[in-house]
Amino acid sequence: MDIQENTQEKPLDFIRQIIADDLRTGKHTGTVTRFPPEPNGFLHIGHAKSICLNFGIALENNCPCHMRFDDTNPSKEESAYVESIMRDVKWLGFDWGKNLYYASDYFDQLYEYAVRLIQLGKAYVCDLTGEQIREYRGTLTEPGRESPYRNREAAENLDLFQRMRNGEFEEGSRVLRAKIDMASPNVNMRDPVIYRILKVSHHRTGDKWCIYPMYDYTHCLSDAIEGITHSLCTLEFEDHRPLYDWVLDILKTPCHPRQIEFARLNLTYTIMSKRKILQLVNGGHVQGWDDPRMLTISGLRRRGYSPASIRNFCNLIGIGKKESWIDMGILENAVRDDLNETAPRVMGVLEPLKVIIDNYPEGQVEEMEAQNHPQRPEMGTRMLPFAKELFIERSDFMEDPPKKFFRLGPGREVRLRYAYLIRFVSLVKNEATGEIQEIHCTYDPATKGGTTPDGRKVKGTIHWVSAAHALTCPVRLYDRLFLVANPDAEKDVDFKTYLNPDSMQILDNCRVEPILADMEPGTRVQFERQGYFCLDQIDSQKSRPVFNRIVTLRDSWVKEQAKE
RNA sequence: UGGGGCGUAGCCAAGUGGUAAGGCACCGGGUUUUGAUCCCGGCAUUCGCAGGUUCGAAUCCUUCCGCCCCAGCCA
Repeated sequence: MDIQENTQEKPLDFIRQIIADDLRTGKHTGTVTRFPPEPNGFLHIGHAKSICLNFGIALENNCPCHMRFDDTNPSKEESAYVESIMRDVKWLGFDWGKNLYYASDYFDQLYEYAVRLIQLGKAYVCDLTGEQIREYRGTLTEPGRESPYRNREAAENLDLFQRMRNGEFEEGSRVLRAKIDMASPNVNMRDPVIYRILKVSHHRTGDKWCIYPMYDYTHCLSDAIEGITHSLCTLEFEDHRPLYDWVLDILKTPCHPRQIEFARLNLTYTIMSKRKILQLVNGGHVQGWDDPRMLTISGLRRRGYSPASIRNFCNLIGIGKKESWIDMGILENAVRDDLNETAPRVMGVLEPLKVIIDNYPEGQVEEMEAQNHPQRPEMGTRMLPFAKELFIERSDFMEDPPKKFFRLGPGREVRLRYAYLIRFVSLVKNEATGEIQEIHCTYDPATKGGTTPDGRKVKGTIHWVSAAHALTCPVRLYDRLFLVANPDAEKDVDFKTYLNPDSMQILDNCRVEPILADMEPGTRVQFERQGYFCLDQIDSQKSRPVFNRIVTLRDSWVKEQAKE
């Protein structure tokens, strides 16, 4: 599959326009972008937007995109996350080649740069407590006050900073601050902390350091060290850009990347923050980070979303600065579009209702040829066993159907897909419950394969499986995790209030074609007339498949019913 | 009430002074052995509001309104 699909004729987004200009004017001869996750959690669909942007630009320009872990806070970060992030990015279809970096690789250089800052009189060691620093910072409307330690001599700062590094001071007792402007209307410029003492071992550097650089200081320098041309981040960093530029200007780095901010992804009927996702996992509301209802990359993968569908989705929604809410339907459509092209068709009965063909010979089995994809004959055909006892979908029969119901009912005839036309004869009910137990039909032997040699029309075609040959298996029907478009909308209502109690429905008496016994976990198929399903990669066993519903097919019948 | 951003259809989104692309949703119709797919048609006299400049404004200017972000030794 061409990973640059659909990127051609579209108008350029504002970032790609800037890049095109930079290339045209000769400011740059190529691009170097980067995806800089912090290894403190799992990637989700929002990260996919950034991944597709950064790696997409790289692909379009035949240039590198760096994978860089922003690992400057060892108290929150773990190598397990590093592994899962790399796996997810690869699964999405992107390749950073040799360009794997860690901000922690730059700790020595970052330290030297900090020393340089001190020598230039642009940084100082501050002994204020955290609380005092906050007080001195002022408020959004009032300027801050200068720290009493602000005017220490370079020599003293150098000595103190060295001793911070040596571990002579307690955590929290001192920090290194950039000396900028305590009266700046931008609070990020009011002498931001750039180094803090953290007596914690780091997942990569172990106990080599007990001081760690802060994001604002680290990120711009990491970008500069790597020769990044365009440093793309989300809107909330807009206010940090002056600091990004300040550090690089003061230090006169040979490379000064341009930071450009774009709006993060918001999707309806879900939540995107790491913190809230964590609450769902820890609170047992879902079954883990890879729960198929979650929009983590691992959840989407387990659900059965294809990488191409996620890339297409990211491509579709565009890049801009407007904070927008993308309808979940767009994501669902993106998988439908992809799977419609690629998924083989099979038949599966979710809620079986037994059908007995009265005039079909006892013990006879016929093989019916079925297409694996009606629009793509090159995908071949398969044989379906047909016999006297079948299962059809319970919802495909109605005792007293409305006129527009095109399926089976008293007096009606339907086509069994790829098999025969059958006509209703009678039904048997459970005396006690009133539930329909089985229905009896006759078939027309002249309609083998579902054809009508006499040219008669039947409105409905339904799916079926042979009772004796079908495989019984569980199917998990997933639905949206939340009942409302924006579970976060009200400040004083817990988002978990809006959890959809029916987001997962397990059916364990489903009947599917025997061919599915041999398919690999992870395989995606379309159950005709129902939706796209994926063999669960963890719970499926040989001859005992477990299916996850990825997404339903569009269904104009439910729409029709809703009109009443 | 400080600073930084953003307002084009129900939801996204092009548009960069020359008369509102496209997608989703929705509404019609056609094809169909999946009520799927596919195909055709409809869907903003108007771009947050009000003024101004101009032959001409979503695009330029001014005022106002609304929404988002920022006061971690998180990223």
